[in-house]
Amino acid sequence: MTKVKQKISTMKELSEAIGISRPTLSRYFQDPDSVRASTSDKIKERLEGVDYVYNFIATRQNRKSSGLIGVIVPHYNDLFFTSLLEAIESAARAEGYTVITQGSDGDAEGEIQAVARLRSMNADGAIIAPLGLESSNETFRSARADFPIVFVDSRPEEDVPGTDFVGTDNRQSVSIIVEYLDRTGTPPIFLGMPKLNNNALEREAAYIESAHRLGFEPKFVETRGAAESWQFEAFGLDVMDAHFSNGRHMSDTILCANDRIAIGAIRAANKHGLFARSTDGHSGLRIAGHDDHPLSQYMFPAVTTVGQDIVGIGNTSVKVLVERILGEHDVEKSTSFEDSSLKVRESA
Amino acid sequence: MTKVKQKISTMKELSEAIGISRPTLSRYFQDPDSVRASTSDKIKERLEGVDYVYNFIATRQNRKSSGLIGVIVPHYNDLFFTSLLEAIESAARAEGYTVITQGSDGDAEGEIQAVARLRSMNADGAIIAPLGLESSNETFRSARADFPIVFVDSRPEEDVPGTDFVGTDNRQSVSIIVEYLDRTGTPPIFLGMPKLNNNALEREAAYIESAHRLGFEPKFVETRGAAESWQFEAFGLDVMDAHFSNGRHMSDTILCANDRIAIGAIRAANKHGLFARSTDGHSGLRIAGHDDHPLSQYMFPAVTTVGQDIVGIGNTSVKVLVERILGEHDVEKSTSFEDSSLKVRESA
DNA sequence: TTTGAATCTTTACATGTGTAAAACTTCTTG
DNA sequence: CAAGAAGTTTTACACATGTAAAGATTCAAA
Repeated sequence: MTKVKQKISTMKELSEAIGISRPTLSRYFQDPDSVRASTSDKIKERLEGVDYVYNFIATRQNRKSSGLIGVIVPHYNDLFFTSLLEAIESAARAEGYTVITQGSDGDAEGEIQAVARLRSMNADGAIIAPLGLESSNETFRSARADFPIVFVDSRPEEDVPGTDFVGTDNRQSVSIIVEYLDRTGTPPIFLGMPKLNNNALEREAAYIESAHRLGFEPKFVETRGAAESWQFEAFGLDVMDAHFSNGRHMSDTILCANDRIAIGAIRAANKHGLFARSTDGHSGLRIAGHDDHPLSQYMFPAVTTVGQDIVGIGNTSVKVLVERILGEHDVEKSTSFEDSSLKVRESA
Repeated sequence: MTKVKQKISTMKELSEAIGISRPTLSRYFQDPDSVRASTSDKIKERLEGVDYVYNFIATRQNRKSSGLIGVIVPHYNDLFFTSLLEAIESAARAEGYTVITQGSDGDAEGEIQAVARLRSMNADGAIIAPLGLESSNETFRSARADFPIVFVDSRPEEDVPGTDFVGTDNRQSVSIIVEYLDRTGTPPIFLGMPKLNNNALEREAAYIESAHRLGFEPKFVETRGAAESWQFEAFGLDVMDAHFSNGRHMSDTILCANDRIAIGAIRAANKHGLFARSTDGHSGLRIAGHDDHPLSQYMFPAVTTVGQDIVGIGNTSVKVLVERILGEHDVEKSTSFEDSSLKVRESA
């Protein structure tokens, strides 16, 4: 039988109900070890008999630190971001922080509002996967005065003073896969992603640089006419379907700016029977991606890609942010690159 | 040039800085139309010149309503849940509520903590995709005294008094696809999902019921030995890979309890060349899913499935919850089933 | 048992905003 | 222009908790 516990809504009531003074209770809830062990035990035991949850809002209003870390991602509908989010949540929890997640809805206005919400909630700091549009920069700069900011995954095109960055070095990761593709077959042509954040620019630049270093001419898949939205799979499918329908790129090596685009491109290739044919007579088509999306390994063919260390990025971003919050961090801006690694599978 | 605005942190300071009394400002921030139009314009204009964000925490402490809706999902790493989440956020925003999302980490302890966090934040209500484990029921019951609760997607096995449900009627959706499969080929055998929430039980029961109605013997794919985790794709792949390796189910029709499992199963089939073969000589293998996962259409073969109306579920859940919050809802418990529809693609 | 240290209780004030009441100002209407 | 209505300012208290200070109690060691 679950017996009905007495419902208690304020600490003052609690204090009267279990016979412990309110200041002592306050200290107990902040840190059970800050009171005598016998008192701590007594409180813990008596707490069993009542139904009380402390008021988070009143709590945070008075503490100098709210214990809140805000996370802003463009969209939830992207397993890359959700993986990152879970990694951040878990790291933050381990450090004793509560995570508040906000979606920026992929546009500048949403990003500005998300930051405002974090500010209004007295967040201790923010981890932001930014869009990198110029319009948000003033918002970041102004918010930076209220709390430290760590950018993850991509960073604003224009520098925001006092902010840190944790993510992948696109020059390194892209060069890894370009080198692999060049070494094992025809050099890749590049299928860029919609210009929705700075990674789009960085990866394209990294591809060009790698091509020059390896001595082949950088080439690009024509994407004019395709919708520039966050629906990357649809983008990859539309672009490549149009090309394959016109007989183009049938036997190329295509490097996609991310796995979600590669998933769409592979679907297009399958639709045109290009991979199926390769088992018989090797059509020669190869498609590679970037990020190691959680479902990439389930595609057919499984996506060859470069994997980012998402857990590492999550952990490091929390670590850097917490150091900033506690003021232990050097004033200097820090940029942490986590290693990425080649995942050779079937598609290239 | 972005000129530096004066940073203001309390409403009292603001009041002095722009020459409007604090109570009037307070009313303005709650509803700009609650003050005279000329005053509203004046405030709006002067606000441009300063950098002020109201303190959400202090705000919500005093309003009878916090304006917060809590959403609890088992995991973020599932595009079904994230789609639902985006639908809920968008509907909630339209109603003027702010959404706080909490992950329950797929276990009872996480679920209990998530509910406690919502309670401590004075949430006005909660939308929960529950695990359905018995251990959480007392928590739900107790929280129900603080705010209304709407369950989405699945519901606790045991009824929680006073709570509503919005989701798909598994009996309807499963019967749609079972009928389709039975009509167009050999009757399906069922590959169940790990028993992590109540949908697992409901869908299995719905399959059995449909089989009896259609007059065939329900059969099940043996899943013993596979890990019962939230990594459904891995589960589907492991289970079916083992079966195919032993020459079983090579030409069956397999209905998976959800699309993520189907994605894994299809990968296993592709690994064994079962679909490729079908272009030549029709191996006869068919695999279908449930939910219409956002990436299902990109698989090869694309997953035949039943689609849930996720946006409808999101909208309705918010609508029902808001009605409860405002007390406009009948005391009677409501159960809303959103329609689901067959998506015939390539895999079956 | 004494004594000093550690802890607890009591009391009182702080946080930033909501909100009510009374006095004052501005607007509208005739 | 007067009178009433509507809105604003001033003042003061409320919310639930943090936190400091002073006094009371408990504990540990001598």
